[in-house]
Amino acid sequence: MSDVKGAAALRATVVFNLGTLGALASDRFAARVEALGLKPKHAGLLAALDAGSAASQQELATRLGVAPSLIVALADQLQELGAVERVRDPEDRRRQALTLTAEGRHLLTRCAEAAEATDAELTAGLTDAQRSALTTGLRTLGARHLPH
Amino acid sequence: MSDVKGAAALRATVVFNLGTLGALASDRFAARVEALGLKPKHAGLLAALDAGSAASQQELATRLGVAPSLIVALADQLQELGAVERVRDPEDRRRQALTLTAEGRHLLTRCAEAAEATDAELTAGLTDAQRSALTTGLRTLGARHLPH
DNA sequence: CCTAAATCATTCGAGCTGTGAACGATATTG
DNA sequence: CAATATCGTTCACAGCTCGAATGATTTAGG
Repeated sequence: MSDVKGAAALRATVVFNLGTLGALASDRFAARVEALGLKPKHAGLLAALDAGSAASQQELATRLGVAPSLIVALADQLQELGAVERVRDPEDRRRQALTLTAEGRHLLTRCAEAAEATDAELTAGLTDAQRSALTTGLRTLGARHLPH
Repeated sequence: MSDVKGAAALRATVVFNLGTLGALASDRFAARVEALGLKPKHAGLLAALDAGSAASQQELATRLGVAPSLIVALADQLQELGAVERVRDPEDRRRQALTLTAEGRHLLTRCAEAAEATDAELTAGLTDAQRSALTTGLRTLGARHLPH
């Protein structure tokens, strides 16, 4: 075997498949939630809001790993859709506490359904064993590298 | 168990982990190849060139799934680095045949090393069984959804 | 042949996404 | 009470990619 690593060596790596498939999966998910008037980041924000209760925009920015100014724009659009409410924290009036409305919870549910539909589409044709091996592998990786 | 699907349901999906981890992995790979003066797309182009021999830029555009105008920019920069050569196809002088130079093959090798290093970093702390389950899962998915 | 249509590479302008530097309002510290 | 820090917001800007227009070349049709 040659010591020259070429295209085959690159394509065989985890990072190559993970990156390519990740982009593909995100695109498919984006196509689905677009019908709800949302981008994937909106779904991420909704999920972050549902996970912990009412959070400041700063906290959300660090949780999602984006700039605070982006949270402003996302929250503006979600507010326009009636999915979130902004309430001044009476204990610290600089803070805007973001909370999910009933409509927001509904949208989050629809997002989860879209994600599951995308999952089904992606993993169609895999055996149950393959599918579960994949999900546990991804979850293990996520537990190790994603802020939980 | 409630019929309201919330944040937990979204975070548990394959598409969520695949998307998030894919972005993370791509960022880490990008950080490594940046030292070579390359972006991930450059590495992808080098790999595509190594896979099949001398290809027209149109073919490469469809192979990589990007606009032909992007290939122009990528090829310009790789040419500047001495990694590729543009040769007019004598059979059809509209076509520019892109070929890897020795320097290009060297760079591709370094890219593959960077990818393997990123792999090691990502999968550190996984058991061998977990790692192989993950790679086979990803490869199965890739074989089904990626242009091969 | 010779003209019309198609194809290739290239340039250029535009859209989208996200960031970072200001700024005003509020809170904290000494 | 003054100085400093923090929060949300606005705004200008950089990065990335695409699509339309262009010129050169090839192919198809009469």
